[in-house]
Amino acid sequence: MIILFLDFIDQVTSILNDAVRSAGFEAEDMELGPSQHADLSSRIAFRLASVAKQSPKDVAEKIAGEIVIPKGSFIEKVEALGPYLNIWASRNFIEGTVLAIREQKEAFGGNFSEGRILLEHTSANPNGPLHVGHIRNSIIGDTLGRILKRAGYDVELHYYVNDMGRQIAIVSWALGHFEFDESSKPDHAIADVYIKANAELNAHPEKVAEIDKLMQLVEKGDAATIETFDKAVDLAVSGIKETLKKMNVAHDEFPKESSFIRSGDVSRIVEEIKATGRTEIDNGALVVNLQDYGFEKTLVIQRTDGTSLYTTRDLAYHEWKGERADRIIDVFGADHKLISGQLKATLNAIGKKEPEFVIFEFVSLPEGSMSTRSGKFISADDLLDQIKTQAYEEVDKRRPEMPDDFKAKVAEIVGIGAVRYDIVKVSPEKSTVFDWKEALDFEKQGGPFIQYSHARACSILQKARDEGLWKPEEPINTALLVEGSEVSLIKKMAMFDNMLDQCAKELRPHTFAIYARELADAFNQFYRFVSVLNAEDEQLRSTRIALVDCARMVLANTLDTLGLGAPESM
RNA sequence: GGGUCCGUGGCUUAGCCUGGAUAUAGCACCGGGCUUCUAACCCGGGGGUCGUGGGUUCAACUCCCACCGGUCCCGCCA
Repeated sequence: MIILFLDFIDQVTSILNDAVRSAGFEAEDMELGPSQHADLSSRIAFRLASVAKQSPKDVAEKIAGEIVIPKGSFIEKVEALGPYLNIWASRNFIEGTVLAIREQKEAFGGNFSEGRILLEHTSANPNGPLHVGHIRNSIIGDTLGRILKRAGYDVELHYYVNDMGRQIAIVSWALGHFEFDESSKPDHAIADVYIKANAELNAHPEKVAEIDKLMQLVEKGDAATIETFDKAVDLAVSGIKETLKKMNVAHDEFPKESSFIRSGDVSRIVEEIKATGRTEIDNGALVVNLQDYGFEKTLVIQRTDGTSLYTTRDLAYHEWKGERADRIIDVFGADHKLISGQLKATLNAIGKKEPEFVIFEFVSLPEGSMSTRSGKFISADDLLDQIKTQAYEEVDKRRPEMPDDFKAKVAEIVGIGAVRYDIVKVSPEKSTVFDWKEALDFEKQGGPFIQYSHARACSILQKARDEGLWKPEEPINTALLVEGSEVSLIKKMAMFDNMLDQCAKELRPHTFAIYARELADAFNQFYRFVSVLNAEDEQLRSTRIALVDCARMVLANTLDTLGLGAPESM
């Protein structure tokens, strides 16, 4: 298997290591990093300088003087510039990248990791439709899943369904008290009665007892109550699934909270926690002491009436997940920060596998935070509808001559792409405020920008095919690819594996979004500066066509990794 | 009150974990480019006390402390 950039880094590390030793120094880490001045740069001279009592500049020069580059290396040269050691890739690397892409096609740059990962994301309560805050979870989670899969992991995606919490009891109660609008999308109709029920409970607090009663019945396994809960949950989940599908988000499983009660896992895990001697009864409730983990307050795992809480069921769920996977990853909103820490600590206390968390900050509205209960939210369906309408106008403006079904299809792909890209490109620790104007703006360099460069590549290839200029069986001469924009494009493509690796390790999908934009940028510059079909001679033309085909594949892989469609024309 | 995350040109934003070379892009603004592979594009320009004040360091957007502003959380909700 050829893994280009990771190989390049390995070679640089090894060559640098030898040179450092030959120069009489000692170091573990070569302190490599990206640079605007070279393909890779090392800051190791700074570190060695203080130990060796020499100036960083002298150290860098001494190391550079000891560099030995073997024949056929991916490295062209290593140069000391002041205290820095700058490294450039060789023609061998550049041409090897093109050949590797041609050979491996869609598999290029992936499949270098292994292991089983269980990734949970979205898991919104089935008390209404997904709103623009929930889909930040979905998009981060789905993109992460795609990154991990492509990196080679065996990934199972879960949507954990809360089918027995207080909210669901309210929904179930609401279905018996308010009319359910059969004509609406079911998740929206559920939200409708849920909002009404909450208003009703606020106005008549004495009715809250009816909700408590329902929760106790469900926990005890009362068949009739369970059936009404299930009905409510299934309605909401069916609507949510439809929305997720529109966004190219798919889960493998939808495990339900109640299954962990019924299997007895919840009561068993409560006993396990009790056995640690950390529990006590506080005002009738069973609490766990996690002070030694840095949590001042205790964690309630059983109510006074003996029923379990979300956390209790989540403990059982995570225990189960830990038995099925090497790594457990959960994508949670910032409101779960404390509880997830407590969950992890408790699992540690009973010797279970601990999850890793990807936490993202909240999306709010200009007027304040969103709330399903009070009906203050913008649904994902609304956003997707509007973006599609807007995208249609944009296509119509640019390709007025095309048939309607073309415009509609492109509008769909571009609209979803714009939404997904906009959300995933922002680092998760940034809280955001939803803004319609911003969301519907197609002028900025977002998802459609990347899709456009893919369409441009396809367009060249289509024309080459139509005019009989593309002969895939003909040998190409990669030595001819020497234009600056060609080399930049190839180097960007070579980075694919490195980006995937880095994002998979750090669980930060937004950096992949940045890479995608840079790759599209590199292609657009190539497109502008280098003539493909009108190249000076036939061999150069065939070689450039091959390069465009490589770019097309890497762009398509990149778009797919982000969950964006790759239109051949737009 | 305790904790948490954020604060980078008019707006949005990368870099911060793992300190080092002129702080990354986009939008908006100004100027240029379609008889040649889709101008949802490309090229150039102006615009930044990296919230404030200390500290550590040869070196701080990056690490530490304090403060200011905003987010989220703080036992029987999820």
